[in-house]
Amino acid sequence: MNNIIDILYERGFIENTTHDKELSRYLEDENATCYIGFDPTASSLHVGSLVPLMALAYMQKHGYRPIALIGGGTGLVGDPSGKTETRQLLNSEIIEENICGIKEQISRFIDFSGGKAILLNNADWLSQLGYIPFLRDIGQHFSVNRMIKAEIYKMRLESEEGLNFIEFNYMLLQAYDFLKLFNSYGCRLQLGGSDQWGNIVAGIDLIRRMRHETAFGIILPLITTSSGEKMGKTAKGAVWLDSARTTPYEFYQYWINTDDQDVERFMALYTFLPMDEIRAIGNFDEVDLNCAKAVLAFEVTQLVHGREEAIKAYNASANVFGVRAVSEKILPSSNIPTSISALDDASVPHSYININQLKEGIPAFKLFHAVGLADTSSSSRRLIAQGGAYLNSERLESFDYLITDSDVDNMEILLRAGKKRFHKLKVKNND
RNA sequence: GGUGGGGUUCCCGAGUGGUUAAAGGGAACAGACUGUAAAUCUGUCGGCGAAGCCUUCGGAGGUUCAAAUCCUCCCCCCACCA
Repeated sequence: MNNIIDILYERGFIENTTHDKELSRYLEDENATCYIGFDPTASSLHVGSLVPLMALAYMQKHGYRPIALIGGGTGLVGDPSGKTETRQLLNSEIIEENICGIKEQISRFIDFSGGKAILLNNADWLSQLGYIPFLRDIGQHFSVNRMIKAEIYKMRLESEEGLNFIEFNYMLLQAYDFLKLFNSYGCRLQLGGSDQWGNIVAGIDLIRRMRHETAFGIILPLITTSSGEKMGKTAKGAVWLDSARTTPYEFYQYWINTDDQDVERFMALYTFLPMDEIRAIGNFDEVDLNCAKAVLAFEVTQLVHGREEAIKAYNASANVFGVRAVSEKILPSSNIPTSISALDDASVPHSYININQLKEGIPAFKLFHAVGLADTSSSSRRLIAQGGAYLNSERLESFDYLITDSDVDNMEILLRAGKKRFHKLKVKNND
């Protein structure tokens, strides 16, 4: 199976495509070009962008030339697709900053060296558009009657929120992008999330009307967890690819907590491991399944943060949760280390404390709050009162228990909130 | 521009003078059960060294012993009409 479409289907990347037959023919040409747009709404991408990134990476692996298009221009407008409310408009300085961060993240998935891929910013052409020429040349090809029937607009038109004019224009701009990439790079294929369906089709139509040529679209699925949550959303917000926003340890933990039912599916989408190995997951018992989760977490962390950080997170996880050795027969193509150093706790959340501070003693609820295991001292009290706080693996009985130097074990104090949130206090001697 | 309807604690959404830190649901957090899974049950769910006090119902003023609730002005959103 080396047809890219089949591979993408097999791994779960395709929800829908336009005119399959012609698309397959187009992709028989190894020099074919495809593109995906990324919104510079933040200085980092998050887990939700992983599917497009992986799809693009697979395209490149199979020899096609991918274009990563950063929406520096469209970002100034704000895509209403899939949004129930108006997105806040960003100013150009912020967008510039965001673009820098995003570029770097994309280049961990896509190799831009030697013209093997192209990175573009649509601000380069959109910001210079003249309104009247644009209306005449592009606007004339769009029927408002048709546009308002598009699901993305219909939803907003029927909602309380409404839709403003700038958002209504978004479709034309994205269609124009596609036309532009067709003209300049011969790009005939756009991939995008299901919320992009209308925008992609608009681009295809525009290319047909203006150039009398065929272009294609592949719709990527919106990945949800088996409990129906949008991928990458946690109570604390998005799971980011930027280590300053989501540490590699937290990132690793996010993946290791994957629901049983999602492991196989996610492995196919978010790793490059071969499918025959991934299919075996379906027959795993609970122990092996948990190992598979470790492999998933390791592989994705490695992709996003590099091997070194992935190993650190893996070891840190073993350090606080206990060693979970992955046998070689599980996902053998993974380069997850077979030996675990539980001594390596570098990535476990930690902070330092001076021994003198401990001599005076610190009430437990204050310490849990200070260390970030509780948001407020009230919630810290609550946590302890409910029996959810642990000091060196012993449950704390009272919220004002005085933590002192006598609680130091091997130059550190291990604090735990609930079952999964750890913090190590490392004791310093000197003052 | 006109008319009508709205803005409540993380979200949805009750509440129309005191008994209201504000029903109910969701999310979240903790406990039990477990496999760092899911499901289920129970508890918690504004802040404060916890006594009591302080802050919250779009914003600013006002009436009142007492205001999310009444009055005035302002801001924002929605629908219909133009």
